[in-house]
Amino acid sequence: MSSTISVRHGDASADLESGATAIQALKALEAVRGQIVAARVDGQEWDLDREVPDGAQVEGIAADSDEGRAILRHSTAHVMAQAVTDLFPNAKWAIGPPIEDGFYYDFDVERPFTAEDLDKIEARMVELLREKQRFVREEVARDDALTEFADQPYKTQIIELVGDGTIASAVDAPDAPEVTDGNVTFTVYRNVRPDQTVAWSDLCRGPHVPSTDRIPAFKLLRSAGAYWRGQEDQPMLQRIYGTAWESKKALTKHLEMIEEAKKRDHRKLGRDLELVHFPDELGPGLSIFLPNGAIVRKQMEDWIRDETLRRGYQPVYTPHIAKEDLWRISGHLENYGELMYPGMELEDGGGAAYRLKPMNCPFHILAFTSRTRSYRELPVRISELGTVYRYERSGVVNGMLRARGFTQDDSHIFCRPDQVVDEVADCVEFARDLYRAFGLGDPSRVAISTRPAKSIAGHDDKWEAAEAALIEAVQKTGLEYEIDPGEGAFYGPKIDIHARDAIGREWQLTTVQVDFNLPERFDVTYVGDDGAKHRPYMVHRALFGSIERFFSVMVESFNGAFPTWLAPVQAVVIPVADEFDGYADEVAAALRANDVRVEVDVADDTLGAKIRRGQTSKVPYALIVGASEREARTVAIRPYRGDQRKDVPLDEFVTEIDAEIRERRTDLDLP
RNA sequence: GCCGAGGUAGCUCAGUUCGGUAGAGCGCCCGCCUUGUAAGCGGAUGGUCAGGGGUUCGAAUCCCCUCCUCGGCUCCA
Repeated sequence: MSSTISVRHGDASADLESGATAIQALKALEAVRGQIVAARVDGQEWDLDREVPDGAQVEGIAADSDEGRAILRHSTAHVMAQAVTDLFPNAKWAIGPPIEDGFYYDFDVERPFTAEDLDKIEARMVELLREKQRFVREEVARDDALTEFADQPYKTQIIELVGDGTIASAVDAPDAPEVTDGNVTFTVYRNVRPDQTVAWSDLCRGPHVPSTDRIPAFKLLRSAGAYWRGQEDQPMLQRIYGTAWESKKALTKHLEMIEEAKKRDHRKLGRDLELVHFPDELGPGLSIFLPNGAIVRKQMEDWIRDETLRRGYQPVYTPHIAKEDLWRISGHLENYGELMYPGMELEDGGGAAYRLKPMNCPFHILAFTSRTRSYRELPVRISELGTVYRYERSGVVNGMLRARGFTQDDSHIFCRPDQVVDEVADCVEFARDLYRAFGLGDPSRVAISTRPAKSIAGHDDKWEAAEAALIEAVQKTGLEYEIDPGEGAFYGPKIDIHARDAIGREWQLTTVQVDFNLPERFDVTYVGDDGAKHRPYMVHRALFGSIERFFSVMVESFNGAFPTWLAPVQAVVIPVADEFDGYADEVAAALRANDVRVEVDVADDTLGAKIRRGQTSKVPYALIVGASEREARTVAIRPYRGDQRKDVPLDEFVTEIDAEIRERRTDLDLP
């Protein structure tokens, strides 16, 4: 062992005494930039106080990077577990990984945590941060780990499961020990007080921040039940969610974002703006589009109907129910029976029960097979705004984002194998146009999901070909994409497209899926140029995904203030006194003549109150009219967004708003 | 389905600890005012306290069951 080592950072290098730590290396290399929480040594995440090997390439991990925050949050989770242990000595620890925007830790405790418990735990954590405990990494032998955590059954399980290879993925145990080339390195992190006593130890892969006072800002958010290892047959643990940030300012910003999201909740705005209604009388997961919401929905439906026609789709209409036999043929009863509403027994049905449809596919297949099809007419694109009903489990229903009754802009494309790439690429382009039209910008993420472990037998060659086709199709569109291995449906691979809303949240909307299963089950064929029957490819696609869901995303993204072309009421005319009601009606009539949705506010209220009403109901334009406006046939415009304008000729405003609506402008300056 | 928290007027919520005649603000409706850019004044209406059962002289309040909502877990063809 040499007495000096050499370390590098990019092209720079430095010599250090053997045993030097990552932070010493970074300092020697003058590579410390801003606040750093850990290092990257030869590509691997590394504790700052851990020795670096000779010849190592060393970089700092910034506290305000995604990677740095994850480390910070992971460390905060440890501090939380220590605090929980202090307050609940019998608590057993499961896992405590960082997640997007925060962290959690699961505990097995005698009773669930209360809100007061969280306050106490948080207060205890603050004390622990002040203690400046160091995080000290120690490699331990498997048997020593088992001995040390003998009274921690979940840790013991992790050690055993990792040992026999059961836990391999981050999903199973995000902070499980590292496995390299089949060799497991078990590491324990000890929280050491300044007086060198050990406050707490946890089995953990690391790395961590150097000490607890390096956690600048955190907050515990909520507790909830969670199954051990995410499996329903495993014990229910109590999970505490928290968040941690590189600065108080960043934490405050995050908490404000959470508040903002709450304010924008489509269930709240849906009620306030009278868009939608969820009456108890209907049952869970079922909703009513009120007149205001129905206008927005109609714009969505009109757009998609026009565009599908333009792009060569053939609209069909199909019933909401069908005999159980249909669902037996399709395999839905067998595979998804639990997610279907129970059958309707009919007195004169000859024993046949009927079922509400959970999907439109079988109907579209029957539309296709209504006569013999030639290869010449492919691709055939059957399309429908199809309302489906799924008996979702009671705990998962959420407003219009996860409903039991919803409408898909559903299409099934039957095509030849050589047409799949073009068809799928067109679907992706179509989705992109749709997001643009409705103000959501470009897709934020395109994910291609490949064959899962549990998939239909055979078809190996088809899977390969279809996965390749999906990738080629997305490449054709020029969009970036990622592969989600094993996340495909059992009957075929799929593409999921996500969009980002105005406050940065990502939503899965569009899905494009290849289906090998149903064409077989229904024996779907076309006649090829050889006169023989061939099996077509079937592509299932829903661009909005669900109308209700997309609608909700728009409500939340626009904060209820829709672009003018979508707004339920596009302009409200406000007379300053009732002697100007007549002119107000004239203004409204001029707008109505151009198909503008306009109302006149003739209530016995002051001007201020009427303007306030216009603003709170988020109408794009308030038009104030009084003596001078009547005289000059103008309006004073107070837009929901932007600056006020006075003495605008009525004709000019009509032309402006008409153009804005016709062009479906969405280039709003969103707040 | 599982864990937890909830359900009082159209909305937001108080009242529940410790059982004793169901409240406020906003909205809606009606009047007065005749208004110049985010809340004028007055009045009226509005509740099977989620539903059912129990304890009690008496239940929004205590107990049990059911339904529904919310936050998570699981699930999302």
